[in-house]
Amino acid sequence: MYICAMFYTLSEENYLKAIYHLQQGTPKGVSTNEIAERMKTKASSVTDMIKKLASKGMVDYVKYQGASLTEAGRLHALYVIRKHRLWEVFLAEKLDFPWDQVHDIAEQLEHVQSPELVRRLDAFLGNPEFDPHGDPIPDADGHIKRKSRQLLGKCEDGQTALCVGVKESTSEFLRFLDQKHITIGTRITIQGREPFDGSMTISIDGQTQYISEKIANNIYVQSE
Amino acid sequence: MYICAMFYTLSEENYLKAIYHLQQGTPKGVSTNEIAERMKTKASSVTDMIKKLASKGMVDYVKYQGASLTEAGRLHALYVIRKHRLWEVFLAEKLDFPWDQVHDIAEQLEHVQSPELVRRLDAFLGNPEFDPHGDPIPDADGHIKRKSRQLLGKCEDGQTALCVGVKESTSEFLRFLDQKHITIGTRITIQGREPFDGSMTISIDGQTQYISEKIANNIYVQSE
DNA sequence: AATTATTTTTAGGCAAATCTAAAAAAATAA
DNA sequence: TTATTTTTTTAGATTTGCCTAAAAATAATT
Repeated sequence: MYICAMFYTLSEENYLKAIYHLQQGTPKGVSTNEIAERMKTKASSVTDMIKKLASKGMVDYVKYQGASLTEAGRLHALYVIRKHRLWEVFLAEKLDFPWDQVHDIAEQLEHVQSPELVRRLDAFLGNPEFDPHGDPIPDADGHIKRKSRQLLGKCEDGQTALCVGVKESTSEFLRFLDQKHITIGTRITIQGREPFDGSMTISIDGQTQYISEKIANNIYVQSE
Repeated sequence: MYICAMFYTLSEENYLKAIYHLQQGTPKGVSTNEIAERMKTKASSVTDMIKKLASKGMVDYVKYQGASLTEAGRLHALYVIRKHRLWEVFLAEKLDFPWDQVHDIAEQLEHVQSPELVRRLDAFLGNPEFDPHGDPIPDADGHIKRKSRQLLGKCEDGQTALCVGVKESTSEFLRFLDQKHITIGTRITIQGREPFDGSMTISIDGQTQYISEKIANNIYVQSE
């Protein structure tokens, strides 16, 4: 449960989110520079903010050793991510926004403060489990349901798999996928692979397509 | 049309809105103190902000003579009000929020920057003309459709009228109205009035109720 | 191990939006 | 008209989040 009665600024919330995402997959603390790069700010600003968050008990911080979220910080980050992804679903499903446009607007909406709004929005959307990019939506208690999925690039030749998400979700990449008619739910069959550059030949609805290794390594699929 | 490509801070937008509302009904400029009271801030802060808005061409300002919106300022104020009221409709009609809770949340949502979002939200809601308190929603060009309406307190005895809005829209007042089963669309018949304190006897669905003059002067009706 | 390079932190400043206290202008009253 | 009160503005300070430049700590090389 997100029990924090505390008040968070927009900036604090964005830092918590950034640290959360950077921390995924590493048990260690996140470095100042990593955060600075993700937040498009300077390392000195990051040091300032980390100290502030540490004093509020949101991160553990030891000088020169980076920061890592405390349980309170992790829960609040998940809460912001929950709001972000719920708004993305709203924008895509109710307002028919294309999936490459929902992120930036959700980036603003996620900071609206009203627990009741989140509850009602969640119910209005039918308690969705995934956002328009296939990322899981943390539930009201901060639990994430992780789908077992793998990168298209890691699949075997001849395999048929269902697109369930994207790794990279920049507007450019998503619009490229639109062009190739690849989206969440698309059934993809791997026909073969070029050993030289790792590019793949795939087929979608019987149509043959060629995609680079980089593309394949940014598409999550579930084998059928 | 809201053509402003300029960037407005949250604070600037709130000042524009405040000046817009205070300017209603008076052709003159709005005084520094009036703004300070409405914004719950100090007069010196208002002076600073007015100067800033004047330098951006949003208000006309002459020292010691208050401020008034320029056409650009008026249009932007109307745009913020449009967003506010559209979000209120969303909260009330789609998320089933009670009408006394929509204002505070809309106060946050109104600052989200995305013209496309406003367009789509408007369409999603079916291009509503009034918000949950009966206030008109400016259209995409900043035009307001004003309903002819009058205060319940100004009606004649024996008249039957339809509640179409509220003047005051604080949570307290709205919850009081809920208790009396008065809401937008309620048919009210004025049975009589107490000369001593101006309180009224009214009937709703055959049920007799007593309301004070102050209450009656905060309910807008349309005679049938 | 000593030197070089990189990362992180400190120190000092800036802009936005606010505040208090004092000065100036305008409005009101005697 | 002069004195008093109120309103408005200025001046100077504060907080948040950011910046640059320099110092300190850590990591990488030779």
